Amino acid sequence: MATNTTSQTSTRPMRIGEIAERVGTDAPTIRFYEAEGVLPKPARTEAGYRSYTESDVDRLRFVKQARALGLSLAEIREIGAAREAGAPPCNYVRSLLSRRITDTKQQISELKLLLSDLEALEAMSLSLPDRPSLDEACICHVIESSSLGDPGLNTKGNS
Amino acid sequence: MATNTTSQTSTRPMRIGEIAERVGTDAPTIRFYEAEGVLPKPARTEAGYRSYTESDVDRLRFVKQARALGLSLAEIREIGAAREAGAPPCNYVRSLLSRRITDTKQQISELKLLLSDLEALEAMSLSLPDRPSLDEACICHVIESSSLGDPGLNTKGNS
DNA sequence: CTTGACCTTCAAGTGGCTTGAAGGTTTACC
DNA sequence: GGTAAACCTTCAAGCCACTTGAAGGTCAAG
Repeated sequence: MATNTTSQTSTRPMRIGEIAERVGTDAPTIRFYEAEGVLPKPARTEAGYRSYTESDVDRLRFVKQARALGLSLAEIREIGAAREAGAPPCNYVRSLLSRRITDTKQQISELKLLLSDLEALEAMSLSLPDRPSLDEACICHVIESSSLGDPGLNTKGNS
Repeated sequence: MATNTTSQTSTRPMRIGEIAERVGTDAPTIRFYEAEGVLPKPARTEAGYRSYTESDVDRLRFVKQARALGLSLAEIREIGAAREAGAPPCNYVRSLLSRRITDTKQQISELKLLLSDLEALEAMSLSLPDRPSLDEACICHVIESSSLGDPGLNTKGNS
């Protein structure tokens, strides 16, 4: 005996719910990734259930972490395709990383600008009465007075 | 004489392209806002063209700036509806502002964490050869080794 | 009287899932 | 052995805030 309690090379297959829970995602997302070509089509049981192995766990974990790093599904698909074609996509991945770093820094500084705008507006809004005068002016006018919508600062990019 | 070169109360009407350019957006977006109930339906010319006034400019500017502050179309629609119903939505707007401030701070700190992860990965990726050994390990394995996908840290929220 | 710039509507596409309907399979329990 | 719960399957549509495209109407200039 002493079969496989420790080093488990035997790749016991599992169904979609189990791999989902192990990696920390859910079944619909995995099916979606497969349909999008981000994950390869897995084996099936006789009844038609998807059947995953340990290496699928690694692959799915990779996808999950790449998403958490901000890579798009298209980019992740590219990496996977290159890897399957035998070419290690290291330079591609390096360029993605460096672009993500640039973008993330940009996002952070945009959000900091936004935050200071929001805080200035909040301060104003707290110092204003609900009905400042006889005409309809109210906090909405404070929003109109913010410096955001006017020039520069593309409106895209703060989700 | 001295009609209206300065104080222009006469509200000269304009078409969708002109208001779009004045506010800094485009015609399809304005039509979309109207269809979503975020902007009121404007007057029409005999030929069926939308016809906007100066007060529509203010309203559109308000919508644009509210969007730039991160308010959703549903929230902006609410504000507009309340205003039309005669109730100044100041408290609602104040609560939206304070929630946006909280959310934005959260986003910033998440992005900072992400950035330090990305920078650590980049450093590693630059110190690694393209093919580290005989097996297929490459930079992708660096991505797998990042601390992101595992526990905690919900995957939602970094667009 | 034609060209081109504007306008109209409706439909579909984007990204990354999420949710729902309608059904098949497997497992646990009595 | 029966049945109910907990899985799984597919396909379709919904979410958000637009964006793009097709097919056509209107209007001013040359």
